[in-house]
Amino acid sequence: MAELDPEMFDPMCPSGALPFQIGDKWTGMVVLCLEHGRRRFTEIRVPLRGVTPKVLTQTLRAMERDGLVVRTAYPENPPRVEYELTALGRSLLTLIEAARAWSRDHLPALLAARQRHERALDTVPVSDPQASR
Amino acid sequence: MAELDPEMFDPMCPSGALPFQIGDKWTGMVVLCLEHGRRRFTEIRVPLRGVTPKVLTQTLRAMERDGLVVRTAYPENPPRVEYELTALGRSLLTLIEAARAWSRDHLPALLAARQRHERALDTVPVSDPQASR
DNA sequence: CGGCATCCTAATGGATACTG
DNA sequence: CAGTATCCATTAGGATGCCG
Repeated sequence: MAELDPEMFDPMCPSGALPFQIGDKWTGMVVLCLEHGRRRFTEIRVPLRGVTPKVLTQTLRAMERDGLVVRTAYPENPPRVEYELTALGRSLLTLIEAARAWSRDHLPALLAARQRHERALDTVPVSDPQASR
Repeated sequence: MAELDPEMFDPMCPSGALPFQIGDKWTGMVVLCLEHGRRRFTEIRVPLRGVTPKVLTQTLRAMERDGLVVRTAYPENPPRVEYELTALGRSLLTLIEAARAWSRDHLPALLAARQRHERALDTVPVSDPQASR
């Protein structure tokens, strides 16, 4: 199984503009990280640049509680923990694919609408003295 | 066009447990409210029991900005405003349908996993002196 | 390595009251 | 009717530091 690509999730990708979300902020990305097999805690952290261990732990614990992943801790030193998608967790992949399909087809239109809206505001700056804030 | 059913969104429905969300808390419900035609502000408020005008306005403004709805204000007194889905907004319906299909097929398993987890915690109360907090 | 404890900030959402 | 204005509670998420 290949290593996870650190560039797997482009921070410049306007996914923050998506009008939908899988679980909390990181759940969808975790599912994709585990798509091709079990991964260690630190391994998952790589593509999720900047996520703190606390937040990743929260995410994984919630996913474990909901039966989306299974957590396996090996009694070694240093410790080793692996996470793996359950069948239920894998079922989210179809939903993620649906979201990706929507994005391919419609996200450009949404972003264009948003820009039109911003430009419309710029054309009446005199009405809003705080516009340059 | 029939009136919106005030019971359209059952508050007892465990949709809060869904591992995905359309837009912010209310966006998905607004889309469904507008599915069969244009609606007035107050009309939309009915099935969204408890939503304050401020929050609904925020939601609708964001949807308008993203090109999901169009807002039409009639210069009457008392004022009348109608909201209608755009083609882009209607495209979200397919996504909502995908989410519903997932829920039908997998949400019971998620809820069961969650309950198992809670019961597992109850079986080791002695290990947590704060358990009854 | 894989966490947990503590503290902190920003943003979301809500309550209430008022207005053109 | 369809909002706006103000204030407030909650929460998600993050920064930092320590530990087995």
